[in-house]
Amino acid sequence: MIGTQTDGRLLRGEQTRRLILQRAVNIASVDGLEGLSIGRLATELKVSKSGVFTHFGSKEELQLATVRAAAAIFIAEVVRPAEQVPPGLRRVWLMCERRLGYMSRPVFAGGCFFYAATAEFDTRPGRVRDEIAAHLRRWRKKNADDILEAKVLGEIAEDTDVEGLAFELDAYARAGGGDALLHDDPGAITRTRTIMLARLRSVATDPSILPVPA
Amino acid sequence: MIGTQTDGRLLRGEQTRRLILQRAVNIASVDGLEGLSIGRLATELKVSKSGVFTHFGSKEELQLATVRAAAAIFIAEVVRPAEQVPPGLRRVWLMCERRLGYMSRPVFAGGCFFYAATAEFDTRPGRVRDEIAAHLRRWRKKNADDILEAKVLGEIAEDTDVEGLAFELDAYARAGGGDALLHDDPGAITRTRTIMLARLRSVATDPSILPVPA
DNA sequence: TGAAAGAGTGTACGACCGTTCGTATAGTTT
DNA sequence: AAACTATACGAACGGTCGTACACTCTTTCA
Repeated sequence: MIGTQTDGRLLRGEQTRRLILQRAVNIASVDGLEGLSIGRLATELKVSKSGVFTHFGSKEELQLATVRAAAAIFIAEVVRPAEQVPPGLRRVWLMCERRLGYMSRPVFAGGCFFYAATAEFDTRPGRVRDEIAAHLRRWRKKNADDILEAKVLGEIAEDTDVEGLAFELDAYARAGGGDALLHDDPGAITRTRTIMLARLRSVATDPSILPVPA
Repeated sequence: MIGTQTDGRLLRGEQTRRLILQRAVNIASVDGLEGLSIGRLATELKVSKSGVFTHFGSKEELQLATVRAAAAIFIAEVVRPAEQVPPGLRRVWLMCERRLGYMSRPVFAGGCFFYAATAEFDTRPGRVRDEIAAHLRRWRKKNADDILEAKVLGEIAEDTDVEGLAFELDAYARAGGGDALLHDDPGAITRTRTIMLARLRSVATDPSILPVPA
């Protein structure tokens, strides 16, 4: 971290940087990381273009910082709350619900940041793509770990494919969130919730742990 | 259609238009429909910018034409071949396989065109978004219809949620294709195939209709 | 008190964007 | 042969992009 000392200059810089990134994440969730421009940030935040620029030094660094900021928000909104609950099937389900909530609530202006960023950069090699891919791998790994714990606790069937189930749940959430946005249909989130719940019930040794389907 | 008469002028125009759109679809599958620029098309095809422009009249019309061209390719690559087979579970499965093949084979330079276009335009109202959404709705409907036919034929379980299953299979394909691109991992396609097959076997009244899992 | 450092400004640059215009060419119709 | 039409061209428009550099202001620290 920068200066534990309260240097008024660094403090102010850190503050504007945060302000810029907050706006950047929202712009990028709507118009993508390429649609995110330094000039637009400057205009909207009523600061100079160079003021924005000097904080990052290049467009690529701005994009990287934006990806990291979005990852931090995702973790705070989805992962942390789910970890408040003890390991096992309940936590796996809570993670699913938080994920769906995060996709429907206006956390970002334009739906899930990573849904947009992934499609935009998946064929564009570079540090930005690597950063996005790394975040998604960590997220998938985290899910698989949670599912594995539930399996060890005997809360899901012995023969469950852990990585496979993590993939399936992730796929449902991505597709459901995407459909909701593209077709302006919040009902897509509800239906996705039902499908995720059904999938989890099908592997649960004691389905009464999970909520009853709507 | 334009002139059934063989007007040499219209013929030539139609030909260049096709050439432009073919390139446009490939560019857009990599860099998105916004990354697709008239100047770039002109340079790569060694024609003048205005030559490209007059074919469409505006950037939005170019994007619309590109979406329609991509839809035609998708249908030719996935839907048509699957319809060679009689209705029922076999056709449902063939559709899945064609879909996965289309996502891994270099049909487009940058993976599935619609995977990229959907994420790019899902929060950008306008005719382009409407065109993309309409294509995806038709595709989903087509899948649901095929699944329903299999159900009527008694090849899948009576209590199967038809729309739900169509959503699930679509979600697997989208996520699998995306993962394969983002992580440079062709194995993701294979694993997705396994998962789709398992899902279909779980609802099949006679699983021997389907291939054995790898 | 004065040098050093960081934040933020203003101006300018070259490149590319979508779009418009006037013009040349080739093919069709009369 | 004349009138018309569609394709294609080259040059230019205003605007935005990322980036560079010299500058001022404010805070810190010797």
